Amino acid sequence: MSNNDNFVNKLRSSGLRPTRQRIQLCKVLFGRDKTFHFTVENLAKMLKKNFDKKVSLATVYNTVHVLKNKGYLKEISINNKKTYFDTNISHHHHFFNENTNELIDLNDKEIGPIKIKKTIPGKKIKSVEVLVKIANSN
Amino acid sequence: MSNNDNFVNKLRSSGLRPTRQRIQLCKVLFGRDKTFHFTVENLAKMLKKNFDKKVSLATVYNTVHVLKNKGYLKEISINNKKTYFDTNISHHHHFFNENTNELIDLNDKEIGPIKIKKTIPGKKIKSVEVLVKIANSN
DNA sequence: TTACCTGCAAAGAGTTTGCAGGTAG
DNA sequence: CTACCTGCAAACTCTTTGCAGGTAA
Repeated sequence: MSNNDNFVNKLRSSGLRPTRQRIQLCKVLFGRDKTFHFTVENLAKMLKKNFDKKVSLATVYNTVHVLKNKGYLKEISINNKKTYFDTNISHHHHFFNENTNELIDLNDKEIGPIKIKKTIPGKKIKSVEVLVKIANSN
Repeated sequence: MSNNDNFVNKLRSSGLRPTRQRIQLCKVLFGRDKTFHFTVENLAKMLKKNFDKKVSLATVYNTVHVLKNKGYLKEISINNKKTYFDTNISHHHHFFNENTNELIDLNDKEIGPIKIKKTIPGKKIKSVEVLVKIANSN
């Protein structure tokens, strides 16, 4: 299966037609070796750069959200300004570089087990997210 | 020292004049036994309720941010819609109830020690924040 | 052909800012 | 009195929505 078919499958299985804009978007997101952190604004800029056709912000938002709901992307809460997304959908955590506003993956093995000793009656834990903020040490 | 003097001191030490609006704001925030989580909108509503004078949103934003910068309040990242603040400025973590959008404190003793095994050259860790999302178990 | 998609612009939500009148010191 | 503060409204940023023309199947 070529990469391109892979992108088309991702889109179809999300209920989206594989239009040129969306395929290009998938290329940018999933056509790379390393996992990738981005904001919508960020992604729109990359699309503009690598693609002859114009892709409107609305389309980027729309497509990213469908991919997220389908589980192909993960949403990350950092601050309240921008929404960050991650193509790494496995269970993991993050460093947030306060100097550059960049995210770095921190996989499960790089962090000790986390034990939540408190329980809330009638509630169950949906997720445990660790965010480690870092900055220049000087 | 009466509570009221305490509020005035907090304001003065933040470089703010203790106006009626701000004293009232401090009363709502700090004049309670338990620590308190809120959004600006949230706080503005409480002020409207408990206070004869009108307090504009702008004043609430302004004052809350100065108190935060001075370290009297902590800002919490939950989602990208609203900014949450916490009057508990000690080191601790949070449950976030996805059904009600409420925060619950999770103190250091209620969570096992967290060991970050990965380091980033030239960077130091500024904070480690754990957010445990919970929802109805049924 | 038909249903879905696109880009644009306008609307929303939360937050910040500028300004003329008001108040603490 | 003077500098700072207040409320209001307008501006801003990020995100979502409505709509008329375009495109995949």
